[in-house]
Amino acid sequence: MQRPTIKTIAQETGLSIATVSKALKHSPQVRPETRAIVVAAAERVGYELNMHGVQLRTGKTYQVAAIMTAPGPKQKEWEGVEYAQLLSGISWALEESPYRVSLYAVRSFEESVAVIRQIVSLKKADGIIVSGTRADDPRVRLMQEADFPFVTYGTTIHNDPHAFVDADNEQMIRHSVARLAERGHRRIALVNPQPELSYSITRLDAYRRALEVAGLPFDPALVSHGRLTPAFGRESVLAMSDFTDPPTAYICANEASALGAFSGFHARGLVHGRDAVINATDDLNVSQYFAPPITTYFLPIHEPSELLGSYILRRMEGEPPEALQALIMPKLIERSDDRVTPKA
Amino acid sequence: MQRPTIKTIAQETGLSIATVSKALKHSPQVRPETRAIVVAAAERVGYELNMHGVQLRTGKTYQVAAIMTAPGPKQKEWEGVEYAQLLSGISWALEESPYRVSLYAVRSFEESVAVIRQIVSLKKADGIIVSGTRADDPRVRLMQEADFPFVTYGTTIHNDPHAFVDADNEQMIRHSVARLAERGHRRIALVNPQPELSYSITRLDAYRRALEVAGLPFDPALVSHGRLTPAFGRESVLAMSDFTDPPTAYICANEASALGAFSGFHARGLVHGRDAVINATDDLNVSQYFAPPITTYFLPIHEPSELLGSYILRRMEGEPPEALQALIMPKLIERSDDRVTPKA
DNA sequence: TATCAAAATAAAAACGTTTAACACGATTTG
DNA sequence: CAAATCGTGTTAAACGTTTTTATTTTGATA
Repeated sequence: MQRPTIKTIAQETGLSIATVSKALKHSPQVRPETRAIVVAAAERVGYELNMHGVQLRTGKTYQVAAIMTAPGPKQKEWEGVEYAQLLSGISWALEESPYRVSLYAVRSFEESVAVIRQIVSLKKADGIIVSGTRADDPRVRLMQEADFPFVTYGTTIHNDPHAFVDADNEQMIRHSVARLAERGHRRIALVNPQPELSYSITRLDAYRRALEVAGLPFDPALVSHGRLTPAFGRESVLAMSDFTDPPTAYICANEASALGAFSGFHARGLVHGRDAVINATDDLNVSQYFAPPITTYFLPIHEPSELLGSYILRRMEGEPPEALQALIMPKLIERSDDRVTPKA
Repeated sequence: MQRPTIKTIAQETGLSIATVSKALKHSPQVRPETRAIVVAAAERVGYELNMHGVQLRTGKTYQVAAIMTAPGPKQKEWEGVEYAQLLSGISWALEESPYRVSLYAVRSFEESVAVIRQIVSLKKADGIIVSGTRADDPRVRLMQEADFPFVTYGTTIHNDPHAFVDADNEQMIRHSVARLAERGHRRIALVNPQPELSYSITRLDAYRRALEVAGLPFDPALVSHGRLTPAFGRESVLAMSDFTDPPTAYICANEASALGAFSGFHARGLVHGRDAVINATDDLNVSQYFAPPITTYFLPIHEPSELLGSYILRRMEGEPPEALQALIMPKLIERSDDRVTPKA
């Protein structure tokens, strides 16, 4: 038995395939009674639309490309694990639509540019979701010039307006610094992502401004930049805790670097809450299991990821990008007092 | 300017589209010189194969469906994070092929059965990669009955032979128990995945056998089953450490539950290496950053994931499943002595 | 009842590819 | 030397859909 097509239904009903096609897509050109007959026949024979036919005819792919920049296989560090949740959130948001998530794993920023160029010029997808945005992101420009629908996870700074979803890093860092300053901290370290990333700049900016408000001096030595692995968090602590005037607080950009910072504490014999504290941003709520649990700004990753999915759908339907922008403020979860007793 | 097709090349060269098509796919029916001409023309006009045409004509989708069972969005636990690396590994293995990874995120086992049934009957993909196998897995039977190419991440116990990739849980647990017994442990806990999963059974079996070899009694109270979240690892420790004769070693099934176990230690005031130790299986090499670092059986996840990718390719080319089976032995990384000083 | 516009349906072409069937000259074979 | 075979290319049909254009049917009006 072959899979039924509109031809099958046409024979079944005595109508032409044109009428069947129109009836199934609710064209006003076909009479309600006729549609009813067609739908009934479709039901009866178990008809399912064959996407390959419509793809060839219409040129639409019904694919949303998710660009996932993950370190190469050599890399054995804990990095980018939040992608799993991100992808499933996107996938769920597309569930009711005919669109599917198509995965493009790339190893570097350059490769992501190339892949996006290919997707755009060869129309390998109808929309793109991309993360790891830079201050001036060439990929954003590329897609804008081609008028290709896309949503970024992360803001840009110098690009024209586009659809995006991001955590409100600005507000989060200002709040975080102010809160720590209130608790008596005068040396606050910022463990920041790679400097070329847009949110790295946003965080650094907010950090400097917040220090100023709190009347604290800015010391560039208290800011580290790097790929957000545990190794990086650890190194940051190892380096900074050797200063003659070491930090008493570390603001980590994610849970991986926070875990690494803990490892640095352990290596240096530092005790959390006595010598220094760690605060973090947390997507996966894992820092509640650290020993001791730490204070975090928690943004459950399913929120931005489902937003990404619904935004790309709306964008592909032609909605203007200005209407599709979200900054989400993570929720403060205080698991520690975060005061340190000044050494005598 | 329209995108060039084989028609363009045909006009360009004066050949027929049939010859062009054959030339481009290295058919022996076309003379090398003719092929050279075609290839040159294709190059010149910037021809790229349009997949929609071939999909419609051949019925092939050039999609590999990756079924990802992830907890629903409500779920705020650290779980399934290794999927990110798994997916990128698969994606990389398919890179040189025309196949793409298409993501199907599902929330439950039942949903995964339904999704697979749909993919198979509607030919929405050419191959399937599925994980979280059960002892007798209905999805495996489904795909086998339909003669649909697939590879599982994880073994089955009661199903007919099929392509799979897995860690060698049997050998790993036996080794782990023996090693701990050698070091004087007499109460060894097994923190195991959900009991219906195939590898849960394999691990439990190996555990019992290894205890027997070591001359230690089997105590069912020392085995816990659950979803491998930090919460579960924590609960396991909280419960078992209250026993009158508590375990001195915990064998955790992944890094998430190991982290949770640490959290349990902290809550109970247990010190790692003094009161008890934690061993784990680690995909992401994150346990080196625990404080203190623990002994793990490390299987870098890119190994099985790239194997999954190449296996599904070979399976789709018709290679028999018996040739596509791999059990990988994780590498022991001893980061701790793992002896505990018996209390006086 | 004849006419005509509007409504409903049908016919046909097109999207880009693969492939079975065929054609035709050159080469081998009995 | 005629017949069969081979090598290389062409023709034409097909995959399932959408959409433009053409045709028929319907219902209203004169």
